Amino acid sequence: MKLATWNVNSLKVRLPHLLDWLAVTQADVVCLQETKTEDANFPRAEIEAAGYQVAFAGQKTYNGVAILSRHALQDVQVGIPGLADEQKRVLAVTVGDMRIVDLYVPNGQSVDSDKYQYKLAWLDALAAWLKIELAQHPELVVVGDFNIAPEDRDVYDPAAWQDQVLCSGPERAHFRALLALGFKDAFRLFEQTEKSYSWWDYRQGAFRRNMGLRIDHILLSDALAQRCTACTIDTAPRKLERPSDHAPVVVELS
DNA sequence: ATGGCGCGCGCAGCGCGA
Repeated sequence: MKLATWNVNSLKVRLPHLLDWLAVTQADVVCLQETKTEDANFPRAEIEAAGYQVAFAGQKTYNGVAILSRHALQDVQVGIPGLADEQKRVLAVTVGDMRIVDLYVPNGQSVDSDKYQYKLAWLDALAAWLKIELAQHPELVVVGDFNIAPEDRDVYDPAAWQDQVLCSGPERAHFRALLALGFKDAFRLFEQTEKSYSWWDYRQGAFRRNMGLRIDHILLSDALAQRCTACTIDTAPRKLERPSDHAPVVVELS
């Protein structure tokens, strides 16, 4: 069982990359963020032709999430229950016995902005909801673009990013609070090469210079963590022409 | 040096991302 998360930064632009990548990796489940595609324009036929069922919740210009699955996909839910939020950032589905939550966490812009306060409040609501989900679904996986680099080793230049958005103490505390609910950061279950990142700015040749952050994550409930045999970041799509600025993160479960 | 790149929208140049 192979499960992946990828912020594609426009599904319309990245569809050829996605289809090529699906053919190579043969992932069972793929969670997408930043589709930036209204539901009426979602490329359902192309994705179904590749062998995937699909659920999606999109909007114009911003945000948008989708989940692709080679297996039956059930109990689709959009958004965090009880949280009034027009932004399409959350999608949950069930595949077999596994509950899958796909997140596009708010960016926050900067620590002194209203968007940062929105991000922290959003993360509070997320944690309250995931606590309930975990009680109902022991096999729970939470993936996506968290827009948080959990530790300094997830940042190419920790001094420059200290207390900046994506790396600030309150954001990292919220990330740890999510783990404390009963999740493991799948990437850290394994020995990894140093300076492993999932996002690189388009500017300044950041990818070539590996000036990145690890902000895309896969959180596994303890029951799933025991079955996890690998977690990798696939940088191959980031090397293509017109890439997403994010790379896919992949886990394998026995 | 506060932009630099890429995207959507929409047809010029701006907001946004991270």
